[in-house]
Amino acid sequence: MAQKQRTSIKRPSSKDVAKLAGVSRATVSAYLNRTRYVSPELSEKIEQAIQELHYTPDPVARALKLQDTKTIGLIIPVMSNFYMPLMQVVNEVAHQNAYGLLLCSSEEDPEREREVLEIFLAKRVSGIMMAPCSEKNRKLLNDIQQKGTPIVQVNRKIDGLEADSVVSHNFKAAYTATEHLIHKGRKRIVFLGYDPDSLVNAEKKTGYDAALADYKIADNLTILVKEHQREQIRTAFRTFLETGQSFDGLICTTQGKTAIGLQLLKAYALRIPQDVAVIGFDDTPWSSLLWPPLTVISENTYTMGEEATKLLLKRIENKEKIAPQHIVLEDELIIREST
Amino acid sequence: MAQKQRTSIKRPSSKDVAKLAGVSRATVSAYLNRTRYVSPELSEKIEQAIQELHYTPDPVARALKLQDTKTIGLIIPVMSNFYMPLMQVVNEVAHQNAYGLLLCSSEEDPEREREVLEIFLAKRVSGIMMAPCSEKNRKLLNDIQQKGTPIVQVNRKIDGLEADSVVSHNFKAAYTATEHLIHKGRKRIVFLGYDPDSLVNAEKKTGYDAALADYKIADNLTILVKEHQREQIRTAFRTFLETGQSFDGLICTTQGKTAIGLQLLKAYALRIPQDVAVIGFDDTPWSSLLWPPLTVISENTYTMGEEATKLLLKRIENKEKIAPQHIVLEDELIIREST
DNA sequence: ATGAAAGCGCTAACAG
DNA sequence: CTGTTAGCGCTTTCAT
Repeated sequence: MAQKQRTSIKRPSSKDVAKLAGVSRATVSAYLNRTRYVSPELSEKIEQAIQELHYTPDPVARALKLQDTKTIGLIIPVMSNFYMPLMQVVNEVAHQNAYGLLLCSSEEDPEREREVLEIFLAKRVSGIMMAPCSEKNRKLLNDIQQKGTPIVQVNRKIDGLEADSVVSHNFKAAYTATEHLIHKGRKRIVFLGYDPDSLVNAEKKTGYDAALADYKIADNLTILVKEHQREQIRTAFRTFLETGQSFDGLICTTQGKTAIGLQLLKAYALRIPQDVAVIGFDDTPWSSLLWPPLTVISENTYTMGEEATKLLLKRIENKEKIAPQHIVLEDELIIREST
Repeated sequence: MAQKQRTSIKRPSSKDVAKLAGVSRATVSAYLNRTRYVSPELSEKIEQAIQELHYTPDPVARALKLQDTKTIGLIIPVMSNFYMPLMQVVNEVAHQNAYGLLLCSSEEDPEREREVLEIFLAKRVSGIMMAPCSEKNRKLLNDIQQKGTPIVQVNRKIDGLEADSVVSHNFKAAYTATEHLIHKGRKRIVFLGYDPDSLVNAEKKTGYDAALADYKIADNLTILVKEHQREQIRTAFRTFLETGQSFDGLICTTQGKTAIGLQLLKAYALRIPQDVAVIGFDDTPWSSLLWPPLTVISENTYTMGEEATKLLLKRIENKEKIAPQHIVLEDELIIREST
């Protein structure tokens, strides 16, 4: 009764093929998976039967037997445009290699992340690609790998975790951004905004701090805010603006923050770059069309995803354990007129 | 050997639970699914056993038996930011209702769309949400529904197909856009760009044509181009610009085209809106930050996804067939300084 | 009210 | 070389 109501004839099984071809199901399986020799004559017959019945192996049954669904599970912390290029490649490469793509966001919540991991595991994904939202699931991730499901971290990584990772050099990127502003003569640079719980963001913050220190700038104007809460970012920055503290530089660490930052600057009639020079993270098609055209740190999310997917697929196919690889991509400073 | 290498003890099955609780697997199943009465005493014992073993039912096995994976399959024509809000809701609502999300893009290719549909079907998704890329798979889609897998179309719909749909009123939107430009005194309005194979795009084109006709404007400046080819759009528009045809209005039918259109206008030193008034589709956080701030038709993709997901879930749960629902959302004209 | 047993469609030992 | 059989973990008649 819970069985799905299917009006038509149900799909053929390997049994049907076997019967029609006059062989055993084992041989059909062998033929399909090239798992042992099958004589040309039988192969021929089987092939015909398959064609005739329009047979396709049932992936669910196969999954039950093999404990693997040929699916890669992708966990991103939040559904934002930033991850689109990533999803694009993962989807494409996965599809090309006959893998499916199971997607879920953790909403920056470690508890939910754990839940999703467990669901993915239960669903027998072949491997997991994820941008971890904290260090909290370190142990779980380790266990998962140990038990044989490869994990590759992308964009964010948990320090010391024995799992592949491909990330941007966030420290350097933020350092470069800050330095660039300093070179432009800015001394009161605000960092919008710092989320101590976020892995990438913390790195960026460190880069910012380091640059400030290296150039002997004492004023550390860090605006603290939970990264993923749109309205909270707005409020935090507005609050800062209301205090009337003077500043002449602004670093926005994500696309979302950049948009909000620019909107508020505009609302407060602050001129860019005369009053405040601004630099954002992530280059988008809009960056050069803004007024003024925005200086950015461009992260190559596409390449990130590409490397990560290749790595993951390699892990899935070659079960032998080799030391985790850690790829770090350099970001690019694109100077436009906002600084 | 193909079996996954799992160093640790394998996960407990309902059999283990049954044994530990001193009952039969049937009872365990009954307890879990509330599918028949189970005495409080046994329930108690079973619950304890479950806790003790950390048992979770195996979704794959369940899927094999039930022919359903509690997963919704999402097919989008292309991985673009436009679909992000959609994915956001689908993911969220699906997750809340304990459904997984399987994602794949059709790359605007009907053949690939067919392939993906077949894969999803084989994988026993509970339902399919899709933005069809052409009318080509009409028959297949019909069959799929007939056989019991609900489909809801989103953003794009195949005319006359017996499947739910929730889309924007593209005709009206384009009409409004064109009319707005006309009211601004523009007479030579270019439509960038027309892809006859694209379902939405064709509707937009019709709206544009209709407005032109209603206002007795003879010059139909339609730039033909395959919608999803980034470089082709650029080339097509550049070619148009090179011809030196005069024009004073520009309608860009997608985010991507808007970005490219603006970039080229800038490159050709055409002033907005003095030389040419431009209106784009889709409001983004950047729209108001561009120079000049961009007039747009804002489509509420989020709501679209929300309605679609609700509809799909309803179809999945209530197996009785009711007539397909067709929801059409009104778009909003947001006037800024580019027109 | 519960248990025993069959079966979803597949693969992989084990025989022959 | 190929067939027979068991079993992956679950649900569901059918019996009791």
